[in-house]
Amino acid sequence: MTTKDIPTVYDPHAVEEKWYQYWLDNGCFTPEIDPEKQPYTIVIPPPNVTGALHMGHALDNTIQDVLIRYHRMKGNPTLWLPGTDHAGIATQARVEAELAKEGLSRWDLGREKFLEKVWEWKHQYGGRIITQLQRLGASCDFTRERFTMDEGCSHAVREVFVSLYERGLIYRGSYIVNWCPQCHTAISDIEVEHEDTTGHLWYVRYPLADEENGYVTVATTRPETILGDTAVAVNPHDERYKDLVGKEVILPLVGRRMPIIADYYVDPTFGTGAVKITPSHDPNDFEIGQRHDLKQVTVIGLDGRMTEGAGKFAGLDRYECRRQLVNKLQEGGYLEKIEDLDHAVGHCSRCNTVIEPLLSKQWFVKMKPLAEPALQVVKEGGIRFVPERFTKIYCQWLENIRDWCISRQLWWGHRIPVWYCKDCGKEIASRDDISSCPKCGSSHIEQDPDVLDTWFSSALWPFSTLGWPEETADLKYFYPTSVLVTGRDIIFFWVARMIFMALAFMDDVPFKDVFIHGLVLDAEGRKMSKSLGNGIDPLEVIEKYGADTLRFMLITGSVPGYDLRFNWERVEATRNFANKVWNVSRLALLNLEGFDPSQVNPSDLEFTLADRWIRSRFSSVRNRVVELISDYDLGGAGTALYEFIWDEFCDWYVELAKLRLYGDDEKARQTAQYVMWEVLERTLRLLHPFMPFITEEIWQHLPHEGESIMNAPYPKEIGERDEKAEKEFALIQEVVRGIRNARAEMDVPPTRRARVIIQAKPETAAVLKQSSMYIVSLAWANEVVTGLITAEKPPQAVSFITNGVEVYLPLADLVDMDKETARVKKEIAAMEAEVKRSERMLANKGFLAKAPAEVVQKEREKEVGYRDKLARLKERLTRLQGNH
RNA sequence: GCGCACUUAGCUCAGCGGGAGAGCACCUCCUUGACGCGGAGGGAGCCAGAGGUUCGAUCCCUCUAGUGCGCACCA
Repeated sequence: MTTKDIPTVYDPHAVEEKWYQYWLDNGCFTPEIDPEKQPYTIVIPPPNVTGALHMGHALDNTIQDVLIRYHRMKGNPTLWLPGTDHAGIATQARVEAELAKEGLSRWDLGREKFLEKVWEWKHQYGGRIITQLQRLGASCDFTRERFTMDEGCSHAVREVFVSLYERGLIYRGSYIVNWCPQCHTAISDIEVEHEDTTGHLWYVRYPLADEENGYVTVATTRPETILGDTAVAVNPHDERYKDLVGKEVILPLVGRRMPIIADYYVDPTFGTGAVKITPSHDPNDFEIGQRHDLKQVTVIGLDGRMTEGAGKFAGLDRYECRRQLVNKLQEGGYLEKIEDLDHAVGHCSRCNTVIEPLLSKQWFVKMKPLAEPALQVVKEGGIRFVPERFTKIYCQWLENIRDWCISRQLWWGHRIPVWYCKDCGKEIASRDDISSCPKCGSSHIEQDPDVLDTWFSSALWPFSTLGWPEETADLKYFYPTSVLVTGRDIIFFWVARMIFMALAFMDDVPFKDVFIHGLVLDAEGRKMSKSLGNGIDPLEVIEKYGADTLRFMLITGSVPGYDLRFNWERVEATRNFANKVWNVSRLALLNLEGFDPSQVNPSDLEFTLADRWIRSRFSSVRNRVVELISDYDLGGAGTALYEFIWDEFCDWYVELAKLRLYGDDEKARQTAQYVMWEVLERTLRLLHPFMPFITEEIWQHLPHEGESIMNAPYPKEIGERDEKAEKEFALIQEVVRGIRNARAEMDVPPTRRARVIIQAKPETAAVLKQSSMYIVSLAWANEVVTGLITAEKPPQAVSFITNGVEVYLPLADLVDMDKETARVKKEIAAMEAEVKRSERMLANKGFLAKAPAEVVQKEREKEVGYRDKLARLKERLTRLQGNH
């Protein structure tokens, strides 16, 4: 493609595919280990293998890619390690759904066959999300891609499990767990979502045993659990029931005698102050049962149906049982009343089924000893949360943590490495598979059928992916990682667990910073979800607008830690920006033919005010961007670039450079070419981490050094900041804006060139005189006459006055003198208000005494300026009125 | 119930101790040799309410109201 053929509208499609393939083919994403340099490492939060890329992924991975590309250009050996998560429940459910279409269940296939199916499925679809990440431009090192169930990660899981077992931190026991009857497995506490629901509170009379007519009324939200009751409890201080403690009641419909016990757990102010106790189906009742040595009667089974323990209700669904039971209670005269009650009901976070707490034998991780150091390291600053407020959320969770239920009644996952000897009863946790009992030698052994919680393997991700437990070169060099980038919804699930596992096994933090971002919401501010159907597919946005646009829109729309709303207007605005970058580059390319920067010695060039200004502005924007990125304010950095490119480079610098680019002065032309190239090429490098594709495409067409912009060095400043140039140029901008404004208010069309008479103080006049061609060009003048402020004022003219400068546009025929008078009057009023405000401040003794000297000084200067401007305006008014 | 956020222009959101900002939308003008996915100009806000700290508060503190989100075993 020659520069002449560059289309006027940027088309991302071909460009993105081409450069991504180029980067892959050239191994651009794979770092070289250099012991002399400081590595920069991120391990990806592994997406679910079965998943498809959603907006949350798009944001999370764009942030990571910006950080990664930035540090890579900065010269750090940079590793972004990608991979996927086996997502036990989700993946298994997916494959089971496939089987169900053929009328089969996993039990029909058997464990081994079923697992083969899942692997098959994984091989077929597991790569999809990785491909989708590539569409986004993610510069992950795919040669190091990992999967939580690959050999290395599985090895790490085994090592950690057995090691924790040996340290006494993993145990097996019968406790109340959160059981999902739909997923048919136990889940951990954080996988339960509590939803506020209006339910009922049933008041049921339990007749006293051995007494005529006496009864105790209990209140329950789950009548079906009555069948499993083994006691009634009251508070020991509750006077109402004092005499009943120690007596017995008869369980309605069942006839079981059970004790009335006293326990401080009972809140006398709730319900009737008497609580039915079901040790097999409620965690608190379970504990009370332990304290009082109560019987456990299981009445609800793993399928959510009533068990044999439920007697004549056996086999009924739990809710059907509830209905029938309540009827029976009513018939028997046991039901006292029913009240509405708002309470929180636990639902499975995966399938939204109501969780059934039930007694079950499961594996647990003892949390207290692991949580302690994890709290410590964060409190001591070993790990920093950004934004800082998430530290508190993290700490509160760990401080109140309960043991972690890690066994899952699934087939897809890391199988628990524990064997039971059927002969001697020995329980063996082993790093390697075993075929005989080490105690009695029996080969009659059986491995635990359950698998581990997926998060167990995810918790090891930062080091298992780098080769642990082997002491690999990668692990040595890239660990600990630099930052973890993730959404705020996953702090407990993942962040906390990685931290305590790393401390327990690496004796070091897994990452130094945790950067938390918000969620991507829909335009109405709702969470995007499948059930609402309000999700927007990132790939659709990429198709329509390009990956750079999606990335930049997400980045500039996000503030660390806060949610952002997705709306198409912002996508379009960002697309327009991409197009702006494209077109200003197009202009540059059209004017750089035959230009070779290597043939130019900058010290031979004569830089104009505009040149010095834009170079200085570049430097300060460059420094600002670096500062913002190091604070993780990527949105701020993106916005700074947006404004610099559009407002300063395009709207001011390039417009002025055209004067020389299209002029006859060869030297001046070369200088303009040089500066335009210099600033554009460097700005593209600043922009590259945010918009990798378009910047690469343009950069390749511009004169440049190196193979790819992604490996080009991060730009340095262009010399020192030139405050004089910035100040002088600001004056030009003010004058130009003033002229444009005055013309617009007088409805003078741009085609109507006007004479501009500028009167100023000697120094200022000199600057303006030298830059008069800027005013000619930007303010549609045909002639600029610059004189001293003492000179005679033109009569019939539009005017404006700014600090020490008076500008007149003598447009006799176009000027409506009444309008002009009104304008001046309005300005006078405004200026009088300013003077008053300034005076008031400066008359305030407290202000003079306590405000910083420079603030006071600034205010004094302002006052002088205002007074001067006011005087001139009044003079102008007098003359206008005199002329009438 | 406890905790954490948020409330700024019509909309989406920045700013956060010294005179209110952006994008979109709106109004006026412009076929200027990169771009109409553009250019120039403009209107628009008691910065939720009430107190307090301060010379000075949109910004810090307290309370109130509304919204959102976490956490929580009240049967």
